[in-house]
Amino acid sequence: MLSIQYITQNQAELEAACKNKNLDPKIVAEVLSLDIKRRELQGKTDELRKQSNEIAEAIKQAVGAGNKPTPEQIETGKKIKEQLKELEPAQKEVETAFAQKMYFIPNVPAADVPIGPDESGNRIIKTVGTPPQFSFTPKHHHELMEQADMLDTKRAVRIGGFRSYFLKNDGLLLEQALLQYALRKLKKVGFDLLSAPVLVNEETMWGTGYLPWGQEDHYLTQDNQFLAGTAEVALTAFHAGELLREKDLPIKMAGISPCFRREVGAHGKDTQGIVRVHQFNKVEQVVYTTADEDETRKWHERMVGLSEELLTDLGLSYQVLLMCTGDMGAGQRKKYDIETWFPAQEKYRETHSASYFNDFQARRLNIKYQAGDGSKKFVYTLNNTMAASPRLLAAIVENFQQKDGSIAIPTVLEEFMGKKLITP
RNA sequence: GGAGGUGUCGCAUAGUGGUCGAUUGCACACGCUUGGAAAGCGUGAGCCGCAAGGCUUCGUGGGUCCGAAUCCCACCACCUCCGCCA
Repeated sequence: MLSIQYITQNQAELEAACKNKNLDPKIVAEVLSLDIKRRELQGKTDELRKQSNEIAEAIKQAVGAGNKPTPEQIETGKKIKEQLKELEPAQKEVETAFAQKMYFIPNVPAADVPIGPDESGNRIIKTVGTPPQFSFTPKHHHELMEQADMLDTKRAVRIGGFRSYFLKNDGLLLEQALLQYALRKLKKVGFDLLSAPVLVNEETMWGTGYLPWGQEDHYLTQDNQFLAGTAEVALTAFHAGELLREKDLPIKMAGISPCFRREVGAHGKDTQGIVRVHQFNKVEQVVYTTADEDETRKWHERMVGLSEELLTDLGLSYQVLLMCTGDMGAGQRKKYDIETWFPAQEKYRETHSASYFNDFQARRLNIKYQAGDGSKKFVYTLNNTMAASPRLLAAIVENFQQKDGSIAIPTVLEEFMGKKLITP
């Protein structure tokens, strides 16, 4: 959410932002016209309430002096009340419509974000590491994992449907090792560790900006709770409605949780393997900074850096992409994706995503802090993937496969596995 | 699931229909004071407005009333006890 003042003063910029994010710019004019109506009606009801308050005040004085209210006063008060009753429903309606539409206004992309229609407009910022060379044709991760008794999808699909999977034995242990390593790494640099609730209410989904835009990407329970697609939702909302202290910032949270995604728009994509599934486990970074874009951008780089470090620790090759306007979320100011090398597919695939929002989420969630000058400001929020389980696990398996189908364990994970090699 | 209780402007508290639309303490910020501090004093909820000023705000939403933090109804959250499950 943006402030109405900002929207009023930057209509053209916002309409351009809508177009560039492939959203309908009409919403901006709708909000502005509702705002005008809202002020007009509020002026009228304010005036009536003023009169009503004056009468009540006069009666209060009379009662205080030991007198009684006159019948005229009571009568006038009643009349004002009737007028208010006529006016209030319309005012409330406009107010509600306005408040609702405000949630549909996207954020403006940062100045250095390239304008583009879709993923074709994304820019590769850098490529790190060298993809491994094989003297044989590398196999797909699912084939390797099934051979090594690390994965069972056939039975899983019978039980849970398309895109279900069991991780087995070393598959499960390697996943846990990866997640554990990711958590430890974040703990070392001062993040608080949290296991995050996955069932979240509708308010929280609006608050983080997954509603209205991501409605159909999520599962909804019969109790109107959503299954969150990421721990970002619960972590970002952690301090919703609170007033924090500037000295508490930045707040750094690392959350682990199962993640649920309907993948409705991905029919026919990635039908093999476990790079695209409905349920997975992820370690996520969420940071609140002061209301300063330079500060938040520093953290953005730092958070991506942590994920890069993790990939380097693991010995994986990756590239960092600066996402264009058409391929970023409505609430985001700027987004990087990291893509990790998958040898069998012979390409880099998305494994991480890092975004910053300024106060877009904090306004929706009402997270403020008392700044040094005594004023109250909204915090700026950011989030980034640290390690998302089956996808990154698949990358590890593919990159470290040997000719005989065995899989070398990345050095940093050896201590968790108690061995160096997984053999079929 | 049953019974009872609680929900006040960062924290803690006062306030049961009008004589302050919100008390007091603490914390924090800014200003005054000071050689510099401390102490002391003052200021600090949101919205509209250039301003004067106005409106709103006591978990949320309705209602009663000329007037509600205060009464009524519904909902939400938390606490205690009982039951149930682990």
